[in-house]
Amino acid sequence: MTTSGERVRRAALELFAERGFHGTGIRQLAERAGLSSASLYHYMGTKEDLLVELMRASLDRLVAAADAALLAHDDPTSRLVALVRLHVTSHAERPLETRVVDDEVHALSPQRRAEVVALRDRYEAAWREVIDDGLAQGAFAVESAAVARRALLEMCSGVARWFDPAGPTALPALAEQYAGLALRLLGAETATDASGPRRVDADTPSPV
Amino acid sequence: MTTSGERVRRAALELFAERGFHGTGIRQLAERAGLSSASLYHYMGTKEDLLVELMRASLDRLVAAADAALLAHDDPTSRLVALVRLHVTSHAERPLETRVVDDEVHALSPQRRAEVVALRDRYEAAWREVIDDGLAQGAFAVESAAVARRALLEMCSGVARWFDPAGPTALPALAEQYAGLALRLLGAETATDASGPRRVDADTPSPV
DNA sequence: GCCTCTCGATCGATCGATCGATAGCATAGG
DNA sequence: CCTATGCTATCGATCGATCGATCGAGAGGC
Repeated sequence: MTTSGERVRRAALELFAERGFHGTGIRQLAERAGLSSASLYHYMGTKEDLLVELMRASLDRLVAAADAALLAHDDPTSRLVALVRLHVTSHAERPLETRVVDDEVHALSPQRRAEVVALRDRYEAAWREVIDDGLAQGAFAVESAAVARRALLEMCSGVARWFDPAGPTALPALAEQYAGLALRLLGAETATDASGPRRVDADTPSPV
Repeated sequence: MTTSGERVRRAALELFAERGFHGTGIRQLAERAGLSSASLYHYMGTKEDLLVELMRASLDRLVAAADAALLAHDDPTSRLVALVRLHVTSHAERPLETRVVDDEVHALSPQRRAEVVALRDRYEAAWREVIDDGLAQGAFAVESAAVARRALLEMCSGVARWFDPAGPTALPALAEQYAGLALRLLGAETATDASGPRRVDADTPSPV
C-alpha cells in the first residue's frame, strides 16, 4: 500500500525531473498525486520545502554509501572503483532523484541552496580524498587532481541522462565499464596492462 | 554600440542560464535588457522563440566548428583531439550558451525540442564517426563506442559548470589536459607512452 | 506620412498558498 | 453500548500576485 505522502513525493520526483521545479505547478503535482491542491499542503510545507526534502534524501543516501565504500576498501584504486560503481549504479537506478539533485539546485533560494551544496560537497570530498591519496601514492597520474575529479564526476553523473535498463548494456556491466574508463583516465597502472578490451555492443543513436 | 536586440538576447542568455527558462519572467528579462516588457516583443516572438534562437545559434556554431575540425584532420586520434579542444574551449568561453543548450531542452515544446535535438544529434554524430573510425582502425580500444562517447561528451560539457578563467588552470592548458584525459579514456596507444605527467595545480574546493 | 522603436495599461490565465468546512475514524466517558 | 471529543485527511472556494502576451498610442527620424 502506498500512502498519500509517498504519492506526493513520487509525483514531485517525476515532475521535477521531467519539467523542472519552476516548470511544475502545484495543480499538476496534485493531479499526479491524486489529491486536490489544498490537500497537498497536508503533506508538505512549501513547494521549495518539498524539493529540498527530495534532494536531501537523495544526497544523504549517496553520502552514506560513499562513506561505506571508503570503509570497505583501503587502497586508492579499489576505493575509486567502489566510488565509480556506486555513483554509476545509483544514477542509473534512480535517474529521477539524481537528475533533480544535479539540475535543480539553481531553483533553490540562497539559504536552502547552501544546505544542499554543503551536502553535495561532502560527497565530493570522498572523491577528492581518494584521488589525492592515489596521486600521493603514485597509483594515479594526472596533471590536476581537481580537473580529473570534475571530469570523472560529470562523466559518471551523465549516466542518469541516457541510461536505459532495456538497452544493450546491463547495469552491472556498465558500472564495470565506467570503472575501467575512470582508471584509464586517471592513469592508474593497473589499467595499462589492458588485455585488449573486447567490443560488446554497437554504437546506437542516443535517446532524447 | 550594442543594439536593443542584442541586449535582449544577452539578458535572456544570462537569465536562462542562471534561473532557467521557467524561472525567468518576461518582466525580469525586460528589466535586464533595459526595456519595458511590451518593447521586448518588438525584438522577439514568444519567450520560447527566443530560447530556441539562442539554442540554435549556439548549436550552429558548434556544428560548423566540428565540421571544420574534421576537415582539418585525417586520422581519428588528431580528429578526436580537435573535437575535445573545440568542445572544452567553447564550453569554457561561452558557459552561458552551452548551459542553456544543455539544461533547458526540457523546457521546449515537443516540436521545438525535436528541432534542437536534431541539431545536437548532428553535432554528436561527428563524435560518433571519429570514435567508430578510431575503433575500426585500432587507434582506440573501448568496450562500447556508445558508452565512451557519452562519457566523453558529459565530461567535456561539465567544464561549462565550473571553469573559472581566473582559476589556477588557463583555458589552453585545460583543453590540452582534457585531450590527454580523453585519449587515455579511449585507450589510445599514443597515450600509453605517458611520459609521467607533472602535477600542475593543487586540488581546490569547488565553486557553487 | 510612413517606419522604427518605445511605452503604460491591461488582458485572461495561472501561479503558490490559505481558508473554513466536512467526512471518517479512533478513543474515552458515561 | 452509545455518544462526545478530537485528530487525520480531504476538499471547494478563493486569496493576492504574477504569468506571458497584446493593445493602442505616442515619439522621433527619414
